[in-house]
Amino acid sequence: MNIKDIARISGYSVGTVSRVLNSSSNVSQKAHDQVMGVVDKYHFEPNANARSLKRTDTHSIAVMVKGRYNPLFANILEKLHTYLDMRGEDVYVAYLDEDENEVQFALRYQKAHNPRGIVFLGGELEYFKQDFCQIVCPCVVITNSTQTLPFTNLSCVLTNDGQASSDIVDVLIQAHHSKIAVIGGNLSQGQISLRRLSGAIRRCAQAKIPFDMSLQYEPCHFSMREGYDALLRVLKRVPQTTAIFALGDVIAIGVMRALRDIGKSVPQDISLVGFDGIESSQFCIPRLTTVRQDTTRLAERGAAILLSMIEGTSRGSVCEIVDHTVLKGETVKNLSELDN
Amino acid sequence: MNIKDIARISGYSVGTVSRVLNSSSNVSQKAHDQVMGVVDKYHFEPNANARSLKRTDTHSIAVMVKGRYNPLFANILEKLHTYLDMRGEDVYVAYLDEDENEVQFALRYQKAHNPRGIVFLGGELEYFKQDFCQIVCPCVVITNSTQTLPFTNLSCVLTNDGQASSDIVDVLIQAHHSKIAVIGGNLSQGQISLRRLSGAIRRCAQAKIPFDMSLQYEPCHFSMREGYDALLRVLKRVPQTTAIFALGDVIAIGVMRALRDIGKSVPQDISLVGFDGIESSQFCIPRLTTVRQDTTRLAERGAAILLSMIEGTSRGSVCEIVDHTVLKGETVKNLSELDN
DNA sequence: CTGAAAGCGCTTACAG
DNA sequence: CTGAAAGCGCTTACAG
Repeated sequence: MNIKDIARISGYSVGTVSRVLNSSSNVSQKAHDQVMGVVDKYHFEPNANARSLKRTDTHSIAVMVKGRYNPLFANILEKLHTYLDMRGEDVYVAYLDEDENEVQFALRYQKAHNPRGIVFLGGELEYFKQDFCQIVCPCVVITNSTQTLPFTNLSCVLTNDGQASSDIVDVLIQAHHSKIAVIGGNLSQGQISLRRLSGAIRRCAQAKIPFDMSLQYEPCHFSMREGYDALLRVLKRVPQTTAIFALGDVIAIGVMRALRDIGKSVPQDISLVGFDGIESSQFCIPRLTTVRQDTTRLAERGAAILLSMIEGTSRGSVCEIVDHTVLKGETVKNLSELDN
Repeated sequence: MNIKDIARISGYSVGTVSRVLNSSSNVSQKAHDQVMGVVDKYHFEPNANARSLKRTDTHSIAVMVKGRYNPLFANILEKLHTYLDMRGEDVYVAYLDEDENEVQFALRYQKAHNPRGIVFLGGELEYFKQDFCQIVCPCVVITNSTQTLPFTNLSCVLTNDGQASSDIVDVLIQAHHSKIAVIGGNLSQGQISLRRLSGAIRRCAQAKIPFDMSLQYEPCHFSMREGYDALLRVLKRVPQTTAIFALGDVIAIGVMRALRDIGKSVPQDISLVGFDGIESSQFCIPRLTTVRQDTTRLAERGAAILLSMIEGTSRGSVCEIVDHTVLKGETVKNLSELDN
């Protein structure tokens, strides 16, 4: 069943059928009704390959998701998907490993499929510097800043990671913690971890709290398992630690479990704060004190910016910051009795 | 840059370039080297739309994921993706809501994209009965049984939900629990919840433990939030409950948090078991006693069965069961002091 | 408003 | 082994 069959059955030419299907204005009501009758009767769907082969304006948007198990991205992705569906876009999702080169993947995808636009959930700036110049369609990075890059077809939406980290570390400092360890991420690549760590260090410095990177910082991937192991490593180095800042909630959950397994309780023995505000962080025991990224807004703005770039209504690239919120949970103990 | 450009630059015809690209046997080594030189130099990627428009054998496989936030499916999907990628298949993933009609969606997708095969992660048998007859390509359902359906192009891979439920409820019974509540799912549709509940009831009956559906069973969607609320409802009805079987781990995590919020501790006051064995279940505090579905195997077998159906090497549809494992956590208390 | 025709970028029998 | 040509199922100027 193809457009020719519909043409034959409805008594019109393929051109007219195509016009009806694409709701062109140059069709009579009669032709429209006649054709749609046949289309509905046979549940006809035009072949997407042929359609996008011909069309100059495809309606497909690709989303590159960096990290397969990231609940924050899963959450943003779902909302993004819903939003783009509503706007009539076809969405293609590609999942990449945390370390894979998303720009090269996008490049290959662009050549094979010629999408209207690309969304990157997470992004490694180094890769963008190397290869993004070859990407011609509008793109938006969600959760990382591309402001320092010179590309006019590249925008970004993100949380102010530095400020948010500073805010959550502030919760620890207000509770009189001064022996703070930071766990998670990878500073050699991936600016997000670096920005979060810097925010934490900056806040410490303001409070005149010393922070020795080589002792008090421990990198790891964003997973419970790795958070678990990293906690053990860092506590071996600095057993006097009274509080931990995990750069992601999944890491924090692993940390919490590790502390329990070595007989330390949260927050009585050690306080803990996370980052992201994923659902699990508010259901675990104790409830995690963390900073919530506004996934709804990140998704909405990401989609809106991309579509406006595609439609040419926005002038060049933008970089938008979305507000964050500190969620007070049950994982921070106030060390000063006076405050209680 | 298209195949014509490559032909012009390499000095061969488009036919030959196409043959090189598709590694046909009828090409000289010289032509191959010449053409590939140009292809590599310009990083040429053939247009996927044109290619699959022409090809009778597409290399795309569609995956319908039922429920956007399901960590079990996320886990299976990741492995499935990896496996299919290795086999050179293009994978398209569609996320549907828990209640959406996946068969109608697949039908539309089939007409527009003509995939080689379709994987359903989760599936509502009612929808299959209504519309699956219109689907012509090989399909496999993962985590639900389609054995009772008469379609030769439909296979399935699943855990024996009834047996697994019986096994996990057995853990409660061995610990001398007899006042058990079951939480989760929706019996009016979705056979999985029903099979799990039935397994639980069967095991109770064997042990001569009464089970009153209208009192001791409480439905809810598979989410922490809904598990949380469902626990409150069921405990209001049967406050004497000593143990809870949550039909999914995410529900169990919500239940655990709700119990904490009403001042009950797990397992001292109430014991709890789950189903699925997702990562969080082994990091939460206390660690959840649950039954683990073998996601690696479900993904591997699902992919293998689908591919063998596509290649015509398997005869008709199959229904495979994958083994499960009981994970002993810290959420079940033995009520009899004698056993300790 | 409608039809006939060209063409999107490929693949694949068909000759040679 | 290679080239010329037909055709996959659509869309869209071009006439009328």
